[in-house]
Amino acid sequence: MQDNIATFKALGDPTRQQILGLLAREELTIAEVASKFDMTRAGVKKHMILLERGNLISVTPRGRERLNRLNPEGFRAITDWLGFFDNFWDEKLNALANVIKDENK
Amino acid sequence: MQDNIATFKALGDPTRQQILGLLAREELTIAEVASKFDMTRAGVKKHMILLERGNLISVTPRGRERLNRLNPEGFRAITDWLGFFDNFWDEKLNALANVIKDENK
DNA sequence: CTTAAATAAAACCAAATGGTATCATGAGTC
DNA sequence: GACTCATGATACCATTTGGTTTTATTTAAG
Repeated sequence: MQDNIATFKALGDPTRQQILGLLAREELTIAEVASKFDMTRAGVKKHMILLERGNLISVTPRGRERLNRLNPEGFRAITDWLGFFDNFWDEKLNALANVIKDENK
Repeated sequence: MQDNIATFKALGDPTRQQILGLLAREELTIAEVASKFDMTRAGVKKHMILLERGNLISVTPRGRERLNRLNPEGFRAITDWLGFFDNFWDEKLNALANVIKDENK
């Protein structure tokens, strides 16, 4: 799906970044996540949907509850995207180095 | 400022990602950027403001026009943020490796 | 100095977002 | 079967966003 737009969009919100921080320590149900915020379960749920849409979390049912955990896919999508620009900075630095070399020769 | 929220928010839009792609090849004025899109200059300008707010571009005046170029700061902000989770994946993989080792001993 | 070009700034509009409260559903427990 | 409990789904509200058009403001060129 390579929809890194949805991934970046999901990361552009402080609440969702905090949720990811929580899930980095342990898998949690929606109710457990909601208990850490001053927000309704329904409100948290909507954030979870956006995180899921960005492939930043995945959900697996366990009985009547659902466990949310981090999903590497979304993280990899933005790492990949960044790679393109890392390339760019390298070229810029090389170009700069060449200019300096030319000036000194 | 470390407002990576503004940076992620700026990246969560396809038009703005395309603008960054253009600026990776050459510095451009707003009018030049706008000429590549089916959009008003004013519309492009608003995107540029969001990109600037996320430290993804920087603007320097040259006569009556303004040159827009990529700014490494925003890119570094999200690379840094990703670092935390890279750490997380490493730990997960180590934990998994240990489980496998225990099962085989 | 007048005029044109590039940008900035403001008012406005439709659509998406972050949140709420309310109702429906599905799994465990008695 | 009846009853909770965790979740899902929906309708609704205020604010932000992506875009337009229109109106300044600054700089270059005659």
